[in-house]
Amino acid sequence: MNIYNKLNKIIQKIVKEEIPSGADVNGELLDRINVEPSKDPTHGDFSSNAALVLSKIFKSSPRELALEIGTALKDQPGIENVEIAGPGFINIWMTKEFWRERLREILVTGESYGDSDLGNQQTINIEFVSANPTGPMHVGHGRGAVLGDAIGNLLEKIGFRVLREYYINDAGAQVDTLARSVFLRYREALGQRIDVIPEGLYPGEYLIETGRKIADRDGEQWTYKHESEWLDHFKRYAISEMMDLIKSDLSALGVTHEVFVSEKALIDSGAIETVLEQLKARELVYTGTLEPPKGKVPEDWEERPQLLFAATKFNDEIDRPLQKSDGSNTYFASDIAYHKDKFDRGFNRMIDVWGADHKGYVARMKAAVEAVTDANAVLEVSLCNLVNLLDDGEPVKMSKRAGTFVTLREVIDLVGKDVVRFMMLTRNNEALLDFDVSKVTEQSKDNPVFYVQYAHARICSVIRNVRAEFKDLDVDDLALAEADFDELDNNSGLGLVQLLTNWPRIVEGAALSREPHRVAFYLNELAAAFHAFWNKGNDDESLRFIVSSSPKKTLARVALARSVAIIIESGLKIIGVKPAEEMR
RNA sequence: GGUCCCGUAGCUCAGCAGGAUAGAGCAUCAGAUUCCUAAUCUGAGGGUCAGAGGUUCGAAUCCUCUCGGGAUCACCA
Repeated sequence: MNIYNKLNKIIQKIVKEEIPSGADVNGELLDRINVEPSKDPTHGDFSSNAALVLSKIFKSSPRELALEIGTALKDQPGIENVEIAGPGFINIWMTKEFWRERLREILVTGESYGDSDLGNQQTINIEFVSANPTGPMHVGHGRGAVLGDAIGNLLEKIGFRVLREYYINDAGAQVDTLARSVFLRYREALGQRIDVIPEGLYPGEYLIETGRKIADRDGEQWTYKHESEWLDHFKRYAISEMMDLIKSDLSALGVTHEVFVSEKALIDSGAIETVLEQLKARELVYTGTLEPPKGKVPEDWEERPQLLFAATKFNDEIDRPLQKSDGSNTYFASDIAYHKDKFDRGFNRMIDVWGADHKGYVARMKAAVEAVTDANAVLEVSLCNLVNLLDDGEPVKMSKRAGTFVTLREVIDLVGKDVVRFMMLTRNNEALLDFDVSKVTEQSKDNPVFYVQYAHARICSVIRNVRAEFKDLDVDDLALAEADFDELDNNSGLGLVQLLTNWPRIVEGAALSREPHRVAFYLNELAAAFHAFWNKGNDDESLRFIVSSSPKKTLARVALARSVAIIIESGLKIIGVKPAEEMR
């Protein structure tokens, strides 16, 4: 349990047991009590709103109640002083020994500092990327990949068992298009003239190789046959090639999915029919006619009876179609079967990461999951907005038609996987992201990746130098934890520890809200605080980490530096970036 | 037109499930550096949190309306 929760519990215990009131202090009220780090140092290390929340029910003034709580708090171990301020805030100062103990805790706990058991080892399925197997990943897919992976990392850190999953859309019309596009490249490889790629087919050059492979292997045999004879063959081969391509893109980004689920396999198994039958039996699927959309009606709108899912029974706006005009199943129908499949595989918590343009799809999918699992599973959807790729402020032209769109792979090759991963998480995932490939390769503080890495590298450098200067000093984490922290006070960086103890709180908040960008922002803040402290050593030599005359002081300060490094490593691990040991 | 999202410093954005005097980076201006890495640091100016009501001890945050911007809107994936 982190220190905020601990203090909160102590306060709750005080109001329940030590302050006579006769009031009924219920859970909802207690939930509103918080303990947070004070923004202003004159407000102590922590502050709590307990008295403000409870004064009404205690029938006393907030300040009076705060005073009572504060008096009881003063007797608690680790608390140096308590003051009442403003309308009734309880401001708490902790003892130096308390902070030194936190430092020890970080060094001993290492990277698992900030872990918690909120998830209780429950399993959770996170499905992300799921890019169509029709070509290489583009930058937008990359954002979804990083987001999903980082959310997974966060959830693991708070005690969930996470399964990363990829849904292969290998059944729709787009894979027919893929097969036809490859067929063209196949003929091209055989020396036939193909001229321009017809409208509607994929023009990308990445298909040339796939076509040639088939030509090399099978020769001309397919050219004499009707499409109905070669289509399946080309589809299978092309999809497998494209998935290899995508998997290699993902691996270049450091993303690994444990499970790949094929839509086609799901359909072939009859899963859609099964799930529709089940829903029909519960009268959640029926044949009906939808009203035309409100407002502007599409020109090709035609009113007709079709198979519908009763999404309105689960808070959606309208009932949703399950069949196309040609009678085949909609994507929604197979998605229902797919999510039912997830449930049948034992997941009652699912997160899907989708592009923001699918926002209109969220309500119906949640409705479907509720229906199909009888409300025994919960689906959450994290939406991921577009990436604007820039080069020195100028938009990079992307044209899917010309086949010249910029691939994720190209960007990774240009700026490196770590930069891509970090930059993707510097914005709230629902906001548009500008990604300037020239700015992020700059080695300056304009570049947040560099800034954080530089802090870590500096710390590594200090430790290297200490090893060189004090040859028989043990500077492993556990040894550092035994250092004499009496040497550390507020003047010599103990304040950094306070920022470090925010870490578990950041992890928890980021994980519960599925917002990994909070980790990136925190790391920036931590790096800034570290750089600032480091630079004090420039003005005042006595504040440097290495004190040649005193191994004892050096050890204590290196312990502090190392604890910063531990948190940076821990944060970068969530983002999926390797900490730099030195800058080059 | 329906639904949803957004509007915070000149620019790009944070703002932690309602807390105290709204923050950071860039840009601007003024400074520092015999240094464990000068790829850094310190300071200053800059705000009607789009606007108007409401909820309450307390609102950038929650509710309603208005204005402005965006996404999306049977059947595609």
